[in-house]
Amino acid sequence: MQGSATTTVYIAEDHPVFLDAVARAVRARPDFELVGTAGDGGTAIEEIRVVKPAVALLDQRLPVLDGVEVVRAIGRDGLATRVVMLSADDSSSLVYDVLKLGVAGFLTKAANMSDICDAVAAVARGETVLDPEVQSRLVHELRERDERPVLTNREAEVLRLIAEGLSAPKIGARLFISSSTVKTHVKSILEKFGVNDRAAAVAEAMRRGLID
Amino acid sequence: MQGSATTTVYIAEDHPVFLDAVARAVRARPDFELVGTAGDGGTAIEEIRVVKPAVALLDQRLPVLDGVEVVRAIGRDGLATRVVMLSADDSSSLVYDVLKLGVAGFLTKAANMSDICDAVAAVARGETVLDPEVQSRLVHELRERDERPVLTNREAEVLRLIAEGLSAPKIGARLFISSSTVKTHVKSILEKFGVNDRAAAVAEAMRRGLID
DNA sequence: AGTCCCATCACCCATTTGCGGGAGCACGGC
DNA sequence: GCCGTGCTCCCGCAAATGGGTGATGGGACT
Repeated sequence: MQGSATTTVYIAEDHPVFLDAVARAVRARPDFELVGTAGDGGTAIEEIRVVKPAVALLDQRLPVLDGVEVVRAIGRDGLATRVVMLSADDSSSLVYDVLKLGVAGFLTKAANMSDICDAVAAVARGETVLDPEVQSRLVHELRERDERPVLTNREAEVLRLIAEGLSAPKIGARLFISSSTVKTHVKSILEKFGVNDRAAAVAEAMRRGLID
Repeated sequence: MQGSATTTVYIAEDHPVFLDAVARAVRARPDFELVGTAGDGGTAIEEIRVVKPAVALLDQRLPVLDGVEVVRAIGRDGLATRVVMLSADDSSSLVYDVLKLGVAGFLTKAANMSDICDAVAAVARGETVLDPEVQSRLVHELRERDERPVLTNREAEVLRLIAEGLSAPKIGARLFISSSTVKTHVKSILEKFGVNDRAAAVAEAMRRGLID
């Protein structure tokens, strides 16, 4: 840990212009110390391991190693570095997954400089910062997650039969529906679980306790 | 059923000398009645079907019909005859299979006459007798059966990747082997688990705690 | 020296999967 | 009344699966 006066900051960002701007802003703050920058995730995690910054400002999408992967690596290594993630596109349902990994801040690139700096400072103090837009997206996701029983009754039935090793036609025969319909249900299941395979779906289902 | 006083015994043994010696010992016991002998399995099962002895003393290896086959035939016919099997060679993992068929006694030919007669008497009383050597071999077999990690290292690796939703080609790429080989491993896994489907294999693996 | 198991690879072939669509019907809430 | 959601069904197509058979080399155990 550094003294309470200065917060060491590391930045990983593949857009040179953006990187430069942020770096400049960080350097301008008397209470921050920029200890390194990188244009890709691979370099980032290597250097972070060495310099152990208090806060890492990571772009979500990075060459070589994804921002998410960098966060994962930081967690694996047990580093004390806290992460603020920058997301360009308000992409998908990644927020939830990233927060599970322990990210302390999540901003979109719609944020301006002072927002970013404030976030870094807040995170350094131990707070968690979520971009308002991100936050609303999160509550939306969370509500979806446990409000809806994830799978419909029919899907759950199909899933159970899949785990028993039945093919689509067999499942159809068992449930008195056509195999086309079974395939539709399977499609929904795969989509909802974010997998692309019956086997992976079964694994996920058992982890979630939906089977067994 | 005969009276409780005498136990009817049938002997099938292809070594004339051994047969003669055992027959003599059985005849010498007042509580036994020798109701027939045979030098091959075919004759043995035919006669056993007719005379219905209380106990059949069978050599494991017999001409025409194997001792094991004779036991199987006795079981198929629903005869009450209880079997004591004599094994010359401490052969393979036959003990387990034979016991599954309902053999009541299993001795090696290292047993002496009184051992054999005691075994016959015990079996007639409804007990089960295992030669100490046979018994140790059995526990060895049993231990092997569930101590052996069911799956080989390679198979376990493949299985884990299957649970992650990877296809055979992808798994091959990950493990630096051809997809043909992956398919072979998958085939082994399905066979060992008694399923016919990757999805079912994953379910089974998670139930057994091999994954997760 | 012979046998068994493991890992590797190949080829064929019918069936199944996964993915891309599109489409109708019923129910319930805003 | 409209919209979302669940359940049902269809077509087509490239890719993967599962089953069968067969072969080779390296270790281990006997």
